[in-house]
Amino acid sequence: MHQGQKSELTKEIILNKSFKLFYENGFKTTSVDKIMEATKLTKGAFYYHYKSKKELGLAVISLKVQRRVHEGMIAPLYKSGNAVEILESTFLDRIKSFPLYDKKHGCPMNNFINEIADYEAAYQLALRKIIDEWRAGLIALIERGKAENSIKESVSSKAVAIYLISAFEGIRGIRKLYDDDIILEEYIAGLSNYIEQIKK
Amino acid sequence: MHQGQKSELTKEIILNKSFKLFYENGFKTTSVDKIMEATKLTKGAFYYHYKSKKELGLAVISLKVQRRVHEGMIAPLYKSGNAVEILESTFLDRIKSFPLYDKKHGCPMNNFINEIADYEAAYQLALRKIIDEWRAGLIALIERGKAENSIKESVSSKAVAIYLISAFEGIRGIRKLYDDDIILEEYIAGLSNYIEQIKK
DNA sequence: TTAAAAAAATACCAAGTGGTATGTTTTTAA
DNA sequence: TTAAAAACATACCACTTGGTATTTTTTTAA
Repeated sequence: MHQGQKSELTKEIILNKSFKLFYENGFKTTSVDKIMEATKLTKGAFYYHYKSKKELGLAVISLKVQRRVHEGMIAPLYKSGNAVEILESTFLDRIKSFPLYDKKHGCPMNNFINEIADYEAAYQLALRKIIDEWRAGLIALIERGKAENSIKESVSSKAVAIYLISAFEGIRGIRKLYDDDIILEEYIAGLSNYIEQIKK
Repeated sequence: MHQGQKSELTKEIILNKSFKLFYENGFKTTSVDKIMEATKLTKGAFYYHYKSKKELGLAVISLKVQRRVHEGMIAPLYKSGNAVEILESTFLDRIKSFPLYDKKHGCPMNNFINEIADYEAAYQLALRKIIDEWRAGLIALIERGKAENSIKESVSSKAVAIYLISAFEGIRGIRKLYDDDIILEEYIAGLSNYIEQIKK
């Protein structure tokens, strides 16, 4: 295998295993040893590719977590079509399609936020970028909805955007506490009513 | 000092310092050593009063976290008066009155939820009890609002209750990412509009 | 083919972890 | 006053942590 290719591949393997272990067990409690055990490589390989665990954490956030949120929650907002319908499908379809694994472990971004956002400024910044991008996408969509007459002009796009995000992230955490989907379905009902009410 | 009194006092000192350190630095990364350093006592004293760090964690959740949420968010729901006004004052007044310290470190309950809820069933249960109590209080208040004709009968109490809680917990995490209150004020606007819309 | 550079393995370190065993001091009840 | 029990201190343990120094293997370019 080519050198550059091999290097990139190894970095990606470490990145993927890290994301999985951070998601399942948290960032701080996942050691470099455990990660490298999962990759079937050794510590020497890790510190050849990453200069510290902190650098790895930042890479996981900006490359894995950001991508995941973007693909699942942000990119769909820019599709063509009725704004309200896009809002509904993005939020409702996604939350309904989560496998048990994702329900159990919550939102990777939210886990990071609540575990290490107040811990170091670098993590704070990397996570903030994701929220800012999401927020911007939602505001743009709501504005679009107003322009195309599917959303009330009286609503504040900024307020709705952050209220949608907050509730979504909140429920991803709360769902962890339960062994069934009852609480999730109540949230879905709440979300449906909320979207319904901003319609024109 | 009396024996029983002294014992209880020591347990409480450990409990208070633990809560503070868990809140500021997380549960897993706060060691028993650090806690006892803060209390000016030693490890021997800790393991005389608590059989493990896990037992301490559960005590902090049920005695400190639960009490805090109860006093700040649940007890006010049962006061007499207009249901909508109580909803507004409870949520809005509380979030507006948070000191910087609380904004920086988020919600103690939410931190616990996202750090260790999927880690052990005992923690999950202890935290679930808090959410269940909060949820029940909100549902009762909303039902009361319907009865006294201040809240629309068409809204689902369960759905509104969990949507309010989710958004509140969500924003407590997200606020950690920012150095100012802009995002918080947008949330407040969103919350105000949300409450406005369930009024009769 | 070969020397250099890249990639990965091995061995190690000081500091920190939850927890235990045992000792010392303080309080209690007689 | 005294012996026992409660409260706390001290010293230690095996294990894990992030990180480094050094060696071995693999790939590259000449």
